[in-house]
Order: sequence, then structure tokens, then C-alpha cells
Amino acid sequence: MARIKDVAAHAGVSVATVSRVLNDNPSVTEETRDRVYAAMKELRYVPNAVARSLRTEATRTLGLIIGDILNPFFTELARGVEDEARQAGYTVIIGNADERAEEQDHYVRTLVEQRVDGLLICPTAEVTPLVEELVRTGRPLVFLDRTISGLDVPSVRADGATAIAELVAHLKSRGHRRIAFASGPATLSTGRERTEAFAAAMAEAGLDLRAEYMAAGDFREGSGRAITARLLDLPEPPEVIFFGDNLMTLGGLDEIRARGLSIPGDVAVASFDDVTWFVHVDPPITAIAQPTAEMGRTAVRLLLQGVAGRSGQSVVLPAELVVRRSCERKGA
Amino acid sequence: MARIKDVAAHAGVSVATVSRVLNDNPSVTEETRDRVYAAMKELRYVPNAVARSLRTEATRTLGLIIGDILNPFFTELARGVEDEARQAGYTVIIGNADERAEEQDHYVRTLVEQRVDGLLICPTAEVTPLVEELVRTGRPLVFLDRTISGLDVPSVRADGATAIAELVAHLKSRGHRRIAFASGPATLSTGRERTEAFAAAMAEAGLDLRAEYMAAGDFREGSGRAITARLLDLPEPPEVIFFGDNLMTLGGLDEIRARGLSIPGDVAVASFDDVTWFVHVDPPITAIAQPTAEMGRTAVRLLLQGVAGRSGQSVVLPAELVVRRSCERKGA
DNA sequence: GTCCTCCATGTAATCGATTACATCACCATA
DNA sequence: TATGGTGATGTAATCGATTACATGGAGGAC
Repeated sequence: MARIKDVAAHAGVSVATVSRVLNDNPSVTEETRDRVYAAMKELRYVPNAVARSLRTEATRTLGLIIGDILNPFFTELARGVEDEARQAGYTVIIGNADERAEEQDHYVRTLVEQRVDGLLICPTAEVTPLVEELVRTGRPLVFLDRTISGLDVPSVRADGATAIAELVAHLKSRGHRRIAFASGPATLSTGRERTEAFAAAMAEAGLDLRAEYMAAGDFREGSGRAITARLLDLPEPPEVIFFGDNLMTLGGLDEIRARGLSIPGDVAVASFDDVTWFVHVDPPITAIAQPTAEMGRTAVRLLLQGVAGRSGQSVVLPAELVVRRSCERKGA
Repeated sequence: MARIKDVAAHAGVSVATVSRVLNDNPSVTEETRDRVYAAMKELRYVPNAVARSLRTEATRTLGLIIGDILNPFFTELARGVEDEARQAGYTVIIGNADERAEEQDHYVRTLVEQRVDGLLICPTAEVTPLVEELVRTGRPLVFLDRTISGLDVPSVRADGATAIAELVAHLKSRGHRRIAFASGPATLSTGRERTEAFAAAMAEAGLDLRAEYMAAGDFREGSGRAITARLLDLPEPPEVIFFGDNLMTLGGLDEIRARGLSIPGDVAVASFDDVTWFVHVDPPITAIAQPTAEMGRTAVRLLLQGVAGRSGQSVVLPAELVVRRSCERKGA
């Protein structure tokens, strides 16, 4: 491939001049500029970003490590990140941690080696030594969706507590009393927060929180299904199952469907996290919607502040309850 | 950050030796190796992939340009690509073309600047000058899902013709005669191929192909909805609408639902491309499933052959019909 | 005419790794 | 004891850009 040196020779100027043209330096004659552009075109010159990055110590690249690429929540998050980064002239490298700490660490390592200018992480579990060290190095970093307590890292997340309280009130108003929560893992901040918010909401509503109605899954389809099976096998099964994320909801629907039970007649269903197809399920699923893409965009803005050397404030965006028909009164 | 020079000084060896340790060169004493590792650890040394790439002219990075990041088909494709690339020690940079040629070109440019070792493209439309030039340069390239005729580029795609013929036969066996096809854009190979296969299948089944039942969309939700509205407003609306991809199906379902019509009673629905939630729709949607993740994995293998200098053969994987309940006989 | 300023452009060091080639110590062999 | 081979390590060029500093010519002020 043509190098800057070739372009310089072809245009009869020095490499410095070509570099100036490349970087829109105003101190180049229009005539020279034109000659250089012509030479570039003729030689099909494509600047080498690797060489440039080595010299400038900036790659104009951001790293994004998501929890699970098959989860539409993270896909939409990635979309928001992509959009905002693209607008600011950055490229995004997405790593899929597959909800495993070792995969997450693999990507942290790779992305640091690649010298990304900043890192967006949806931390997979409790802090790993590598992430801890990453924080210490002071490299621009933002936690997205999830946080890790004890680490001073700006973050962007959704607050579901208000919406969860509304949901519980909604369920109560429809005559439901026995409400189960199929939560995410307690190792994730989102898992814990939703569980706590649910417990608080139940208390506020004056409803019993039974131990056997609380089960922790892993934010994936399989655990949603398994938990649903266990709950439905209880001597006194719950009237409602509230799932901690959209994939667990999907698993739960599988199990309910497989047993030939009807929603909400036999068991009502609600989901934390909304996805497009919930309106097409029979009945449409009541869900708590997060401002997902907006979370991604916000996180990029926050991260770029860090890249610019300014420190930013964590952001919490509100989630909201979307009532559909999957939680109506029994027999209604 | 610590450089190789610092590690060398700290361990009391030359940079060459450190580099050899880094690259598992066997001609380093175990004792020296240990000293170097200790120095790396102490200095928290992370090799600079940018510098390495500049020297070795290889980035161990692949570029993937997908059509639309919100389309679960491409997400799953990306997942397959990710998995296989990761196993081979490559990092993937994903670019979202958002079904626009200019966005696609933007990513082609960026990825070539970044000197990715190979490029996987789901070409957005007819060939652009940039893509044409890319092909001429001989850089390792594989087309994924879609192809561009006239360009000699290895590709990986699914063959839907057989499955489409089966689908039409299935529809006929259920008593359907007036079948509409909401296809993708004729500018995409997948749009054209599915349309042709559908036409051929209808002919083979001895069914009429009415012009007003053939409409081209853009593989996105909105066009699926608009086409459905148009079809249902026809003096003699079709008995079945077959959608060209999962997002257009989603849009179609929206419209049908909004009109309060029942499936398959008022109109039957089938989809090219299957997604997880189709089983939860009422009724579950009959669809043609592509081996999506496998396509992604295969494409990476093919691309890596190109990277290694060997030229590979295009691959066509079979799609298959999954019969559910959305196309049963009227009133059945 | 001389000198100074300013502007466009050129020269060469630099970023952090890899690697061809050089070197040096050690040992075996004649 | 000289010779040569071998194996570990070092020296320095190199990859392709950016950029501080140098240079040289044009034009204005006196």
C-alpha cells in the first residue's frame, strides 16, 4: 500500500506537508493542497491509523464490554453507544463477556493492549483483580447498566425502584397477593437493586414476601424457565411471576406454555426490561421499560468527558412501567 | 505506561530479549524468562498492540459490517462471527451500516485505515465505488448473507429456495391460494433471491402470482407494516402474507393486531427468518429458519483462509421450514 | 539597499514494538 | 592450544505517521 512518503514524492513535496494536508493544517497553500490530494487519489492512499495512533497516543477508538450479545437489552445499548460514538468520530470495539468474568477480563486485556481511548463496561460480576487495577491506572472508564460498589467509577444506569413500586401497586389493585420474583444474580448490582426494590415495594404495599417466592437466576433464558418450573410446582404456587430481565421472561413463558397454562388466568407475568415483541405475545406482557439506547448515548458522553480529562458525574435515568394485559385479575 | 524498554532495564536485559519472551521464542533461558516476567508484573506492563501492529503489519483484528444492528438476525450473525474469531485469536470490530450505503462506506474506510486483517461485509445495496476498489486491492474479504453479482468475492449465504418451495406447498395444502409476498428491496441479493424463489415456487405449485400481491419493502419494521396495510386494503386481500424477514414480519403483526384481525382466521402469516419469540406469538409463527450463527462462523473460517493467503470457496448453507400454527386453514 | 518578519515548506527525531545480524562465552574436537 | 560450532543475548534498522525546529524566499519599513 502507498505510504505517506510515496504521496510526498509523487506530489513533489515533503512528508510533513502531506501530513499537514491530512490534518487540515491551514498553513498549506491551496495549490499545494490540491497537488497532494491529487497524488493521494492517484496512489489510492489510505492513511495508516496504526502508525498515526502510535505517534499521537490516541486511537479514537472506544471499547464496550457487554454482558451478553444475545440479550436484546445489550444490543440496543450497543446501538446507542455506536450512534453517539460515531457522531463524535470514534470507532467502537464491542466485546461480549457472555456473563463470564474471565471473558470480560479477556476483553479488558485486549482492549487495553489495543490502547482504546476509553472503556465502557457492563461489569459481569463482583470486581476482578484486573478491573480493580484498571480503575487504579486512571484510564477513562465508565460502568454501564451495572455498577460495582466500592469503586469510584462514574456510571450510567436506570433506576427501576419507582417503576417496581408502581408495578407492585398495579398487581395489588388487580387483586394479586402472592407475587414471586425471579431475580437476577445477587452478584450483579442490577440483580441486587431490583430485588431490594421489590422487597421494599411489597412491604410498602403491605404484602407478604415469602422466601419460597424469591429465586435468583442468571439473567438468561434457562434459569427463567427452571425457576418458573420450581415456582409452579410449589404446593401453593404464586399468582404472579415477576421476572428480572427479558430473557428470563422468555424462559418463563416457555415453561408456562409447555404446561398448557394460561396467562394471566393461571399465572400472571411481568418483566423488568421491555422488548419489541412483548406486544405480540398473547396476552401482551406488562413490563418495565428502560431508556436503553439513551443509556448508551449518555455513557459515551460521560466517557468522552473522561477522555478529555474532565471528570463526569454518574447518571441515573428513570425506568417506567408499561401496563399491558398479562397481569389482569384472575378470570377477568 | 511502562514500555518494553522499561521492562528491559528493570530486568537487566535488552529489549530484544523482552520481545522474545513476549513472543514465546524458545531461545530464552528459563531463568531470564522468569526475571522478565517478574519485571513485567512489577511494572504492570501491557504490550502496545499498536506498536506491534505497525511493525508486523498484522492487527489480528477483523472487521464486520452488518446491515442493521437492531435486527436480531444480524445480532446472531455477529455472535457467530465473534465466537469463531475469538477462538482463532482475533478481535472483531463491528460496524453498523444501518442499511445505508454511505454508512457502509464509512466503515469500509475506517476499517481499512485501521488495517484490519480481513473484512466481512453484508453489502448494503448495489456495489459502491469504494467496495469495488476494495475488491481490486485484493484485501481479504468475504461477503456474508448477501452477495453482489459481478464481483469475484467468496461469500457465505443461506439458500432459502428449497424451504420457500416447501412453504408454498404447505400453504397450498392448507387451502390457501391468494398468497402475497412482502419482499426485501430488489437492490439486495437476498431480496431478489427470495422473490425469485417465491415466484418459482408459486409457478410450480400452479398458483397465481398477482402483481398487486408483490410488494418490496426494506427489511425493516415500518415497511412491513405499511405493506400489510396496503395489502389488507385491497378489494380482494390475500389469504396469506409471507414476509421477507423477521422485522417486516414484526411490522406486519403490528398492523394486523391494530386492525383487530385474527391470525390465521382473517389472514395467515409466514416469515422468512426465524427468531426466538415467534413461538410465543398467538398463534406461533411459521417461519423459515436460517443457520445464522453457523453462517457467521463459516464466514470467519473462510476469511481466515484468505488472510493466510489461500483462496476459499463460497459456501451455501440450507435454510429450513419450521411449521407452526400461523398458516392453518381458515377457520380451522 | 539592508534588515526584519512572516509564511510555506523541509529535515529529522520520535512513538514502541520486532527482527536480521552481530557478538560473546563456552565447550568439544583435533 | 587453536578452531569451530552452538546457544543466549545485544545492537540497531525498521514500520508510517506527527511535529518541533530549521530554512529560505518574499515583501515591507527604514
